[in-house]
Amino acid sequence: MNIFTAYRDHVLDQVAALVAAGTLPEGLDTSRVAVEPPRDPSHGDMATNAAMVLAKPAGLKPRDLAERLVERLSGVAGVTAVEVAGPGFINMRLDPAVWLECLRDALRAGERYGDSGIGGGRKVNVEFVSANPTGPMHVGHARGAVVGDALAALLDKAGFAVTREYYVNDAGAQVDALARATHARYRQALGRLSEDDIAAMLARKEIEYGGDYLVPLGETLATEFGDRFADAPEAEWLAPIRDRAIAAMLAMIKDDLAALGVAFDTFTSERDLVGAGRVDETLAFLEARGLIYTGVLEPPKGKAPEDWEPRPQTLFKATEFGDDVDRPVRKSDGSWTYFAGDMAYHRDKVDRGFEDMINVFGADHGGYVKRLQAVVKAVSDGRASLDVKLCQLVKLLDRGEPVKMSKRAGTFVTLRDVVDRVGKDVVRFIMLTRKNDATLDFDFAKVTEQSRDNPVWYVQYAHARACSVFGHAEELWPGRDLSPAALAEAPLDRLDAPEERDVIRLLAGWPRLVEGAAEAHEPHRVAYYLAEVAAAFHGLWTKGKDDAQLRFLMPDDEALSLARLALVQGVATVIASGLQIFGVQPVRELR
RNA sequence: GCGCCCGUAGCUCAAUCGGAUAGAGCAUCCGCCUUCUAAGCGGAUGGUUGCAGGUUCGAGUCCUGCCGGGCGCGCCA
Repeated sequence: MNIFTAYRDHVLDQVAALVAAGTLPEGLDTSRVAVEPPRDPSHGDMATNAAMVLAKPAGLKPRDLAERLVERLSGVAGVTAVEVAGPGFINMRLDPAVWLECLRDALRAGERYGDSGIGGGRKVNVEFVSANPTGPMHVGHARGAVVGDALAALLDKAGFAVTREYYVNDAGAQVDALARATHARYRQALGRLSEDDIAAMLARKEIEYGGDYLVPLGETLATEFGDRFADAPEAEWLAPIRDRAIAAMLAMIKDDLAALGVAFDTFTSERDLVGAGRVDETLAFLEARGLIYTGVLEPPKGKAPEDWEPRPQTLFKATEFGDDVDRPVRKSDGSWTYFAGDMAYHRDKVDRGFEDMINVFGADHGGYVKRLQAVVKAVSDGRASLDVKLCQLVKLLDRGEPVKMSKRAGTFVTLRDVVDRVGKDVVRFIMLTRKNDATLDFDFAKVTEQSRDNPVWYVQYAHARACSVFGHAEELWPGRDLSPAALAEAPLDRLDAPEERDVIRLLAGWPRLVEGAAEAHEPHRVAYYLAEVAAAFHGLWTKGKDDAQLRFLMPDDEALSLARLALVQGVATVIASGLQIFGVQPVRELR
């Protein structure tokens, strides 16, 4: 339960009472009323802006309205003090028991602590990765994979019905190019081509993909087909080789994703959509609404192609929905553009019942956002909406020096390389330590170092320390039930040190943080919050070194120790709950 | 030329639908280990939030115009 939402309800109850009493007019918009922790803890436990946002429409001065609210709020259960501050803030102090109850909630809920119902079971489609099935995943894909997966987990925790989806671009020129490169490797496996021949073909741009990851596939195909396609015309081998190459690449990608701990609910094939006539259907749907027409586009400014020729083409009226220009749906050879496939794809999502969609893309797709949002509006008659999270570049570093990427065709730093080197948990956490639209430095030396400025380690250290306290407690009181459920019954009111109260309030903020991060589609907030929890816990730990009375385990006072263990367990629980969103395993000890 | 993103302390970054005195870490300086992991903790120093206007009770956040950086701009995906 979000304790701040509970008190917001209390505030709104009192606002309603003022309306009933005639102090406030009917029909006030209370959506901007917020109850939140004050930035400065000395102001109290909770603050509300209610008086300031309601004063104007009510024709009152903020402070006057605040005074009226304060009178009423002082009677609310759990509120021990209320006062007006600054321009009209209302600061509330709560009975410590309110916060202690939050800790009890956390202990009883375990990793489910922070689960929320704000999603109301609403279906959300999170599309991410969607890398072309033409080769292994590289580090650039890793960020999108982790951001998408964590965002999905976050939304799931917030009560949305989430589908993780991968769009497979298995139609179009890219996969034909893949088939040609695969055919060359197949001929190589049959001894018809040498490595030098392949290099020469690459240089002449006869083939596009030179990576040696196609070598084993070539060998497999040589076994399957013998020399049947070795000298056959392309028309004969293109389709069968393409099919096998796509399947093989997709299997490789799924493997790479599994190494990162990412799995999808749905893979949607572009080829299947086209084959099922979904593009034609979608075009007909839009045509019926007057959104498809034949027209001539202006040449793009600043980058006029040499061979630009104005010509009439089939266009989608994207400008009707806020895009800059209308977008072509057919290439000059009459085939669909990639965009046409995407129109059908997003219509398909709408047909499957999704009105909330999120796409996680690389920053190089920035120019694509508006037209996709236009399409989503158009194919859903305005019901559905699309949020696009653009992930900026990951800069790979080692001790501050850029990691050199080989220019040789087909070689790059793969996702697998990075996971093998630092482990999936480190990759996942670090990828979530920046908001998606900021570039991210990934320094191999830094992310594996054990120090304060490595957030993964710092958070894990806090969890391990918490576990360590329990190890000692079991030695002190063998056989004692130290389960979270048992600790929830401990005399928590013994937790009266200000430092302890601060940590409890922080933990009580976890449900609120989950909801805020989910609504904003910002999983990185969890990383900062966890670092804050870890810092608070490390601080508490050190307090126990300075002042023996503040140690978690007091051998002479079992009841107090149990109460403090409850707090320690609360910290561990919240960290575990947060790491679960990230798909990171909390560690019980560090070596 | 146009569109999108970014610009916060020396460095890397936070800042809760617009909230109160803009916060952390690193670096620099000063403290804290017979005691639950000092791989840690506490304190100090450090700011015209790129610039100039505007909106309002209140702006890092919203609007306009500049400056600087990144990405993108028909028949690629």
